[in-house]
Amino acid sequence: MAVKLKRKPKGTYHHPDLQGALVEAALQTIRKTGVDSLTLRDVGLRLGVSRTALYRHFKDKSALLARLALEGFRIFHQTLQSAVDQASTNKKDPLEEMGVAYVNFAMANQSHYKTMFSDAICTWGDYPDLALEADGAFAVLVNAIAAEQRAGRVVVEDPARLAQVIWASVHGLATLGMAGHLGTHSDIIHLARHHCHTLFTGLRPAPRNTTRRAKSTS
Amino acid sequence: MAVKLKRKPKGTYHHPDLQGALVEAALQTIRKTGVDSLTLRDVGLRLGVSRTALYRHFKDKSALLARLALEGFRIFHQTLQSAVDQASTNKKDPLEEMGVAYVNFAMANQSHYKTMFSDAICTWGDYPDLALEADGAFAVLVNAIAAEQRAGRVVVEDPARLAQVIWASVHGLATLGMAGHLGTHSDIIHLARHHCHTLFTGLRPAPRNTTRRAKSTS
DNA sequence: AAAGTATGTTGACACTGTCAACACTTTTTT
DNA sequence: AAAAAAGTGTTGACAGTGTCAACATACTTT
Repeated sequence: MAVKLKRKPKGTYHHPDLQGALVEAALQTIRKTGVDSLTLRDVGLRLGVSRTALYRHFKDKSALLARLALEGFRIFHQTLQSAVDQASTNKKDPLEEMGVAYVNFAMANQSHYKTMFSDAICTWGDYPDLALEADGAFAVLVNAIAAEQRAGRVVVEDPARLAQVIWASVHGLATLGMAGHLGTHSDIIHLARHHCHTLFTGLRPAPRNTTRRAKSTS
Repeated sequence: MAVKLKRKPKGTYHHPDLQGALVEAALQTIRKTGVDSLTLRDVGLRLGVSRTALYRHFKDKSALLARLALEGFRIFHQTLQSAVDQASTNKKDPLEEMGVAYVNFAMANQSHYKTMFSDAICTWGDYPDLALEADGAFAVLVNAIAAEQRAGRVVVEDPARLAQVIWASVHGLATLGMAGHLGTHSDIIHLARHHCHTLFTGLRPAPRNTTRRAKSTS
């Protein structure tokens, strides 16, 4: 309107919580249009703020993405934990329930999940708090495995190592599922359940007297 | 040198096989600097050709990436096939050998593998020949599973379905491995072997008389 | 009230993919 | 053989991106 309106409505120059608003706006954007089409200009202008205002709160775009990933891992952590908790109250296999919850989370929050494992921030060393939060989520899995081992339902091997392969399995299901290579969402969930079941069958401690000849070791 | 040298050395205006050279140059670039930092200008100038010459041979950047992915799946197909072949001559578990070969390929050709599963071309429907070649590689796995089923070493379920979960497992190992979350290359290879072994233990047909109570459905 | 710091804005830059218009070469048609 | 057409490579330009420096405004501390 005015040729040069320098003065804003007075009082709106500083945003009450721009940092949080940026995260929220960015999250909405990636949910709608995907991570790759997230632009700093867009997230700024969406908040009625300039395109570079972001740089007062984040070092660069990667830092923003890392922050989104951090939020993701927080929710993720909580999701996995509540899956094992519910499994214990419902007398279900906690590892299987967690595996299903894992894949379900990824499918329901595809952009967010992709951000969490994006190559742009994949060197978690650059973002220590991110690494910490990711480790926290991973620990849920490790602890659940250790508990199953104590209950005699899972073979006694290094729990971290077992956790890695289980993690890889569900991560693979999630990745291929998101890429559309495994059918519909519900197809993938069923696949995940089936797969976890198979895997944990393979992970059961060997019974004392089996028809299969035992290996030399043991 | 000359102020306006319009005429090139005469005869070098047309490249003998620019299409192939572009693919080769792009491949070298992503091998060295990663997929994300592949620029059309760079691949052109690397061949002493202009930045837009590429557009006479590929519709756009995605088409070039799709072509790289196609080449990748060709090599991949061959790698998997030779893994099962060698397993059969060496009396080893073909599925386990294939799984290890899978992860090994991904780790040894990280950028190429990432390109093959890049989001930019993930809608394989846009590139029918790419989808075909990917299906070819997948078929190696399906066929190997079917063979193991006939040999009575794998439970009789839909081979395509089993192939999906195995694929997801090794793909997950490859993805997390490339991201650096699973240790060194050799760590990951051992992990892959261990995992495949566990998985195929879980996939063995149930023996007739087992100590574990049978399920209701036979 | 003044100084200092935190926060937001504008202008600019290099870089990217992509297209239109042109130039050169080869092939096909007349 | 001449002309027309199609194929192939080049230049100039454009919009869009992340990022920085310089400036403007608001809040905080002295």
